[in-house]
Amino acid sequence: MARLPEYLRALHVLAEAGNDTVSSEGLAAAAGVNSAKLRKDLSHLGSYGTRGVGYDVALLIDQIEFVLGLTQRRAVALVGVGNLGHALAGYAGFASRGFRIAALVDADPERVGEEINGLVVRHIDELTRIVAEESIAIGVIATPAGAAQSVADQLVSAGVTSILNFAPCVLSVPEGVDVRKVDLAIELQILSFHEHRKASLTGLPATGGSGLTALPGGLAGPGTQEAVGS
Amino acid sequence: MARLPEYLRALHVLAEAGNDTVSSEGLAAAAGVNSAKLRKDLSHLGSYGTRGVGYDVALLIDQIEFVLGLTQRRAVALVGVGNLGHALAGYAGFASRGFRIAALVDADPERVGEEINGLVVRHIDELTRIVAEESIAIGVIATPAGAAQSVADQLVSAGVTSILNFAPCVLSVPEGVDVRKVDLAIELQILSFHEHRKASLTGLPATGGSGLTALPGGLAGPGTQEAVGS
DNA sequence: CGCGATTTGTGCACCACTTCACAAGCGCCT
DNA sequence: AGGCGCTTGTGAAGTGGTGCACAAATCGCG
Repeated sequence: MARLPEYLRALHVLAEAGNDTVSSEGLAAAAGVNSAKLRKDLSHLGSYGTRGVGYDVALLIDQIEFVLGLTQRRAVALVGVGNLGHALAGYAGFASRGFRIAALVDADPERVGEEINGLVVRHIDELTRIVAEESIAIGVIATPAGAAQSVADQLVSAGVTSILNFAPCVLSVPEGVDVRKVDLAIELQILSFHEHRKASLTGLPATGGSGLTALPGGLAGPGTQEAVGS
Repeated sequence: MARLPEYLRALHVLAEAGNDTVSSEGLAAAAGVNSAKLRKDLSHLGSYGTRGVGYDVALLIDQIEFVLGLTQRRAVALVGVGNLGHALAGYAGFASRGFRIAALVDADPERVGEEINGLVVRHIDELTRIVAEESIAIGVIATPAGAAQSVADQLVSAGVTSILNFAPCVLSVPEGVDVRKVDLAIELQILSFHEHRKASLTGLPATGGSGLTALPGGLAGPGTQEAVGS
């Protein structure tokens, strides 16, 4: 499940706060989910909770880290050390949550040789050797959209089987390779949509929650808005 | 729907490629979704497609931008100009997709006054005034987890009603305020999970796809793994 | 003017996920 | 030792999203 990492983070917070055990209710609150959902998720791990008491925090952390494959630190390759790549290379959250950025790679010869956070940027032509040397299974793409597909192809042919893509484009990869996409602008656009919806609702009569916005007549669109209220 | 921004991006790509119309099949491929799903999504906008032809690209872009509330450029405030905040402040993808970073804010007096990408960092105590002056409705939190809740409270009290949170923690906000969370480490952990699953499957007998991993006996856990195969 | 090719819009069945509610189990207190 | 309160684990109902398959509609061509 995609929620396990969130539980894991919440558990670490609780552990550092000195809690030995935690109830499903408490952990659910810390992770921001429903307690029944959390119990069902954990039960899929064949989990160890004690009725009347709760879950052993340390044990549960071990269980989840095992399921997530975080028992040993995973090496990742970061391709593209532009604006975003720089930040990702220096992001402490990766190191503290089970990952090690093992290689920085870029196609621009100007950038090759630069040292970021104790790691030297290498050229993307070396990718296959780097991936093999460092046993890298996960690649992160932080390039412009135009280069992303080519980079993905090179990552896959170098042996990477999971890709985290920050470029705003869809990647096509062979079966067996997992891709997750993070598009920062899309997140903002979704918020913008909610803003627009809220603004449309303000002071308008209820439309029965029929759809996406509060516009009468089913979303007429720009330029076709009519007077409201009668 | 949360997929509209993805459609919008694909449409812009198609428009720049010179396409005037596009079929649901073609747009679905460009956006990486099922064509039936796309048609259903667009039909919820009361949409304008012509049977036998497809969708008018320019018209559809206008429609979606309207629904997303992107007809005018939205101002956002970015709180926290550390590693990640710097990158976000310089990220060109925001400007090109309908957003304007109208303010950079930080709590650290050392950082106040610094100029990033033509914008001067201001102190968080000025937040209320800044939000009002710039008509900001969306805030982005790029601070450490420890400061995030406090920042969120200040954003809300300053009048912000949508928050994009990059800090690894859950925020509690009053009703009516929307929060989206992006946790970079969690994305990697999900990929790690898939890696672990793939590794467990390799060369093992099929377990019927019963659950999360290929371990027999229902995910025994670390230290309790048994011999496999008989 | 009519026909066929093509594509949208949508009814319907299906599936996965969520949530409620409760029985089973555990520890503590008397 | 027994009962009581608390918490997990799970059956079952409710919900929403997904995808198929097809009718309706439009265009181009003869």
